[in-house]
Amino acid sequence: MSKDKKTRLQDVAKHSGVSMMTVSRVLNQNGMVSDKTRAKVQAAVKELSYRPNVSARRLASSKSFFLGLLYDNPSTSYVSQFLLGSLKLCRANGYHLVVDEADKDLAKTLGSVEELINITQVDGLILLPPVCDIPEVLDKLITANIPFVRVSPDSQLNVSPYVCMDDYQAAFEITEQLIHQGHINIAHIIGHPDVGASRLRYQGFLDALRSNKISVPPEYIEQGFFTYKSGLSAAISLLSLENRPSAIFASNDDMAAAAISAAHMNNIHVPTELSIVGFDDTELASTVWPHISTVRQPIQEMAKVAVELLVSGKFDDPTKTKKSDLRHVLDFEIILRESSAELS
Amino acid sequence: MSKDKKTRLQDVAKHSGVSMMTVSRVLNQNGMVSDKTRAKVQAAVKELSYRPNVSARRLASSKSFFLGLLYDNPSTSYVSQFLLGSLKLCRANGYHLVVDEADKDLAKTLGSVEELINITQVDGLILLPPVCDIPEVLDKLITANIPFVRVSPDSQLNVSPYVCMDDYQAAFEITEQLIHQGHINIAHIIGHPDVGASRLRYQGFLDALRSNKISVPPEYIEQGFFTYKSGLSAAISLLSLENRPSAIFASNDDMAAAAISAAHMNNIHVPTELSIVGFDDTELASTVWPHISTVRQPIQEMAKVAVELLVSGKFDDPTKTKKSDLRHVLDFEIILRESSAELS
DNA sequence: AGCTTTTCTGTTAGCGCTATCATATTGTTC
DNA sequence: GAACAATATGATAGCGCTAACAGAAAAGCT
Repeated sequence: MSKDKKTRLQDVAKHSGVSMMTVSRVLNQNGMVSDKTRAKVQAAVKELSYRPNVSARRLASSKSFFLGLLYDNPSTSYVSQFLLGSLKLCRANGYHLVVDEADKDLAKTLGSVEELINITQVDGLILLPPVCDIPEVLDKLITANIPFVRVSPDSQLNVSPYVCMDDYQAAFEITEQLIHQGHINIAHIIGHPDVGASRLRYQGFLDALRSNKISVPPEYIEQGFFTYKSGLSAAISLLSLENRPSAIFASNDDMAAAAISAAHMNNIHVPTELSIVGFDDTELASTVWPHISTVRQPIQEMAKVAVELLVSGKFDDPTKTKKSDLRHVLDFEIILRESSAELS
Repeated sequence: MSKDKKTRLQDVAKHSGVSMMTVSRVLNQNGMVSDKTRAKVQAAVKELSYRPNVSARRLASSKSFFLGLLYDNPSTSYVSQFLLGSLKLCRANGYHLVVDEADKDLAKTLGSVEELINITQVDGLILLPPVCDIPEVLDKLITANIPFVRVSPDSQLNVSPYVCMDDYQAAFEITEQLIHQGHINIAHIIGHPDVGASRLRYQGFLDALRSNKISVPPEYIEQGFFTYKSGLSAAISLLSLENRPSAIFASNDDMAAAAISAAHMNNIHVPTELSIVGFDDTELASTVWPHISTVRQPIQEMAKVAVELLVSGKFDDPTKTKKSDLRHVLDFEIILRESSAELS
């Protein structure tokens, strides 16, 4: 019922014998405070286990301490992984995360963005692919002067900081992996056409084949949409081909899982008769049988970096931003599991 | 850059010719305001498209407009479904959701709860199973007088409102479904022992068999933990039995998916040689092949109800709560897909 | 009509913090 | 060591809203 009253800024100030303002400056680590007082204040903060009142802060500054996460991604596991990663870091920095889903309808999506800006008054926004490549959305954010970070964007790479991994290289390497296992008839299920990474992965795939002097017939290339369903119909087509491929590289795990299902349906044994590799290393990859060989994309890590970039305030003033600081590339890892094997 | 200044309460007051306080009362729909002024104010609110500043509100009242969601659930898909459902409704009501994961370590979990209460100052808490049945957590919330809603709780059903479905009945029905398909040798993988629903489902299973005069050998009952992994080893045991079951009822979809994998590994065809049914109807159920026959649990719906209960404020004063209002049961649905079939 | 009771509306004083500017302290230069 | 700049700290005034009370209007009663 009745709680200990929360310790306030004032209490800390009194306790450390300085003014409230000085304490405030220490907490916001911006102003100029001598090392001695800083130490004193920090000790008091710790001792009283003081935590600033977010609402008061929000009200007094015009910051909201809210970050927005806008997604429109067919792969639930990708989104929820990202969500978890960013939630953690937001909490740690006293921020809260407001999640919104973009609509197929551009006008509605722009409406969501507007709402995030004007009503929730987010301090920054994270855009997941493919929303991160909609020019109108970017324009709106730039006009409104809202800092934003994009994840694996495809275009306009100099308008905002972004986090990504080397999709091209990863695709290249996992394809070479299949080639080293003796596969020559390798098919590919392309990812969602609006997502830039799809193209990069496709290109990596093609170049790996080319540099190994392997040609790929056009019927080995199927367009998917990153969903299980789209992967299923793509895989069914591939498996009904006269010259059936001995390996399939799907542009994400959901579609790789679908390819496995398609193989089961056709009584094709994975991996002895058909190798399948995916991309992302979402939970799904180790939930279906056989477990999917895939590229581990550091989703949670990317989420962390994205939040950090926004929280740091480094990019709040777009005129002061060095172009070279925009790019943040994280490492991937090739993970071999039971869905791919040496060609027998 | 420069935005229209946000309209404030004052603007609405001026516009409608009343005091700020009256506007405030209209907005919070508590105080006594004459119908005429209420209408006038509401018109002004609409015309100016006024939205209250959440932070100011939080600061002035002692409400935080935050709800907490505490989970500790092995099934990611369950949690993320629930998360999505509650996020939507929170947004619609001007609330924000703070998500936290309970730890295996009770002390840490209690710490999280304390943090949610004291620092984030949540107005209410949603507890997912199995956290919703930890007496210490409940005690803490009751002592702190924080309203909370539990999802599918197992014990102390009179201390808080809760949302659930009839796990017993659903398990009974899906088991009968198997029986009607001619199965007699039916095995069960029990869910996480800390989750009450596991027991109810197990009981429903047993009673369905009993009422059909079918006996179940003890080796047909395996303990799982709602994870894919636990389901896998359970299924492997079941499938290596001398008198192999012809059907398996797993207490959730993750474990059912694992059972399918185990069958694949043993070259047992699903569903002709082995029927498998799950529980929950998470995304996974229609992502593995064959698609899993399961019980659709209305997870998002449950999330909605939970948020509604907290937002409504109905249960803010525990002394005024009628015991009969606590229980909220939602409907389930049996979904038959390709993982189960008539015994041949 | 005069009185009380009830319903409605306004006034005042913060909630806990930060922006802004003023002031104090220190360091630097010749 | 006076004159100035640079750095560090403090006082004050809100941010936009609501709680708590005071005051006005309406309704009910004799």
